[in-house]
Amino acid sequence: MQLPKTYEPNRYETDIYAMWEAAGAFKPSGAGDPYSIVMPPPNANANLHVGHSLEVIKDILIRYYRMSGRDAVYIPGADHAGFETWVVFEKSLESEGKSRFDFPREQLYQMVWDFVAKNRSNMELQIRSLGISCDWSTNTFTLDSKVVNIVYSTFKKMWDDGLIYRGERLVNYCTRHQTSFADIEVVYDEEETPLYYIKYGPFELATTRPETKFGDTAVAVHPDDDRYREWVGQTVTIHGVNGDFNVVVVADEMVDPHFGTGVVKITPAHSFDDWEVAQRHDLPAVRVIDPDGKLNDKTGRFAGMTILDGRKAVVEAMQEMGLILKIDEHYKTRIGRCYKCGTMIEPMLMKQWFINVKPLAERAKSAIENGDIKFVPEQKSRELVHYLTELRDWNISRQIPWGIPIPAFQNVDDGDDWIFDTRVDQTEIEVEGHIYRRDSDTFDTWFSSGQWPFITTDYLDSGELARFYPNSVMETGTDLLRPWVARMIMLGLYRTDQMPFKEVYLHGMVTDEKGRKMSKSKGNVINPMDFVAEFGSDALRMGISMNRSAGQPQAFSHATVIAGRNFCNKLWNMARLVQKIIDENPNQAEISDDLAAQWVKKQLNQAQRTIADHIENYRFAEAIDTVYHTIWDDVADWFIEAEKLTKNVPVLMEIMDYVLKIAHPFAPFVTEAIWTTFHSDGSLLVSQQWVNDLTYHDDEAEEFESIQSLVNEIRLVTTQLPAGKYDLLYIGDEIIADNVDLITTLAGLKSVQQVTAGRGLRIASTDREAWLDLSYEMVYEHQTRLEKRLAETRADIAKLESRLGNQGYIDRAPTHLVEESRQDLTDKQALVERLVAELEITK
RNA sequence: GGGUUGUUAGCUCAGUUGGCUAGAGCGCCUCGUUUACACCGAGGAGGUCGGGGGUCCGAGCCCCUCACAACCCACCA
Repeated sequence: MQLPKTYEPNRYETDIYAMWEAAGAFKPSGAGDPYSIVMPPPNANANLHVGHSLEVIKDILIRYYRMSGRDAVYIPGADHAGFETWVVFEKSLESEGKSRFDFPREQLYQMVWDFVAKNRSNMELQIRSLGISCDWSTNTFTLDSKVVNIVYSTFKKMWDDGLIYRGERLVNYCTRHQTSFADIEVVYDEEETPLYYIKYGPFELATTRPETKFGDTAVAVHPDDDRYREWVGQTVTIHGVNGDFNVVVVADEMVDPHFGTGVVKITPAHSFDDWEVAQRHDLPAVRVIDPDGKLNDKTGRFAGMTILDGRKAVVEAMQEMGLILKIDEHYKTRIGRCYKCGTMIEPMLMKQWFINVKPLAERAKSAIENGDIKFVPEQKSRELVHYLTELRDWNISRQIPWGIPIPAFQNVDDGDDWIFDTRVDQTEIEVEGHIYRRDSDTFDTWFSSGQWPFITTDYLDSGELARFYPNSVMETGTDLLRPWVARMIMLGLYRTDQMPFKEVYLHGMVTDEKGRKMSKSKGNVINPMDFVAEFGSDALRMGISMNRSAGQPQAFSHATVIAGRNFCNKLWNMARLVQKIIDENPNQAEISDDLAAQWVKKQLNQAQRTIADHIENYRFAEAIDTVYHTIWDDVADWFIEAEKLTKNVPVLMEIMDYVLKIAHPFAPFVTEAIWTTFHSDGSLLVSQQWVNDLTYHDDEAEEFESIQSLVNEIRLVTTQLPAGKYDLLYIGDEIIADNVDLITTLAGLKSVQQVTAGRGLRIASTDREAWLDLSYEMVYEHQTRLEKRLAETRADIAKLESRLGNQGYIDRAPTHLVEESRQDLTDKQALVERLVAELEITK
């Protein structure tokens, strides 16, 4: 069989993935301890971004545990991503000159559905191209009926338990998207905005939002502020642009007496702080801005203006009346904006569905504090506890058509009469003679995805996958700790009385090569598929997981992808050589006295244990490092090189299989490509068992190690010499005598000869009687190098002597360390003697 | 204002409970046409582990302090 000189991933990857799928290789075996991972469902509205390539972390785990004999499943999914998808969809409508208001709701829903179906299949192909070994037969879409049914049953249970309430509250509202948001979807930034100092009845005060003045229902001062004590409780008349109005003066701790004049106007309907003051003092709330972002009729002649235009107009009117005292144009404050379009978030008074999170959060908190879940990195659990402590009630209503409709209907004759009903395909239903109208809102996406682990495993219905709940590990990005992980824990405990997963591993964000956040507007977005196309899937997999540690953001590194590509090529060429040796020596029986084979088995045993330990403890970068260097440095550079001579075919095959297995979780495609060329029996590497320890003879392994140190020493010397090949002379050394060819090849010598008297340069650092046959002039030239080495060794000795001269060290350091130091000192002293003797000759 | 994390080679980053000579990849330098691989082989340069102090026989790692960076949270009109 002819294999090309370099590995060409694109020739194999698609076929290999198809082969795995056809063989059902990703299905759980049904035998062994269950091991499960659920994929954070990628948004079905777009292509994968580079962060998604960290799915390989989960794939490394699942492939390893699958090979280790666990009953392993990796459940994939896709998220309808309510608001996210809606934004993308609306943009595409806009580009066609259309608007959501041009279509009836049902038609819109169908249009989004088609839009998503198209993008979703793309996204799923991309997951395949990353080699993710998930069981596609368990694929779940967040709008599947089984998801909707469980989401409804959770909503019903909460309703019955009194955890759901409909409340008129201030919500974060984007006037452009015309929907409300959870707290977590609002981004805050420090910005400059004018601060207006105004005359306000008998007071002076500062405000950034004069246009909300029409909604003022109070003025607040600090209870301990003597300046205003007499006013508290009184009603004062304010001279305003639309005439006079009255407000009450309240005392509240919220006021900072040292800020401005120590007086704050209270606009409950348009400020979160003011809303809370209003709650405490039972103040009315007047909404002056409508959901379309325009001032309403409460503002009189300003009605119909946008917020910013209204502000300008109100300020002008106030200036004419002499109500503006001064304007600080460079005042800096924190402004909340829509995380999608950047529109200023308007606190909006609306009736919405809320979850009373306190009982859920308390339960989650104590479970986490109890250590029921292991976090990697650990400090994230403290962060989460902190978040759960401060969590406010959760607004689950969204005013967008795309999503799971809220199964609640309102009596058309009695606005306070709401009933739960799942007939959401109808806009109106009749119950006991009353007509009820469906709430037009949909659920916040996190309400459904927060139930993901027990939904996807059919746990509540005791389905076939129920044994996979709780999941073994939840692996996702640090950015999802609050919005998703926290909710899964709360809802998981609520519905199943169990933690939804036993461990949480959080990866840091992938930033661009300069460490900046990626964003479309910065134009620094990296498309993982470009890298798959150019370097291969395995190269990207290895590159993205190299040098990465839990929870830390890390710049995407082109260089590590290249390292991954190089490694795959190395594997490929090892296979080519092994194949060639097999082809040329088809009937070669095992050779028993193969030192290199004994040694490499010893190395591999150790590496295997290290790799397993690293994976099991989520140290992926270290695992890859071990795989990379064991295979490249030990197997390729020593063992395979030695086998060019020995041609120990059965062992070569054994080692090759071993190498493919330990590399497979990291580089599944190239290892499978090689495996299938070596194994014509139709077996697949993906389904093989993880490696066991190999038996080897320690004496022979050690013998090989002493040959290595001799070879290393010779290389060290010859690399300093003029190019060419040199002869090695030795006196009666059995190991050298038995391995003449091996040493000649590995050290790149012309010959190795037995002599009765040495000449040339003694290979000083080993205690062997071996010389490089060099002329006197060459040895002389080498003198400075010997002197340098001698000086270094003497410095080492001085260090060791001072350490051993320290009584504290002798008394308190572990004995084995002291012993090692002593041994080291003895060895170094012997080396010095040999180097000195060597230098004598050159004089 | 509070919190978390980080600052290690030219670049991107590892470094598991303090243990003796701090590692990797990429880049750089020297040499190499050994028919697996130049996406290669052999060798090498490059670090006072952000600054200062402390604990300890021993500190990249623990403690204190300062500086800088990133992220998150927060009710300052």
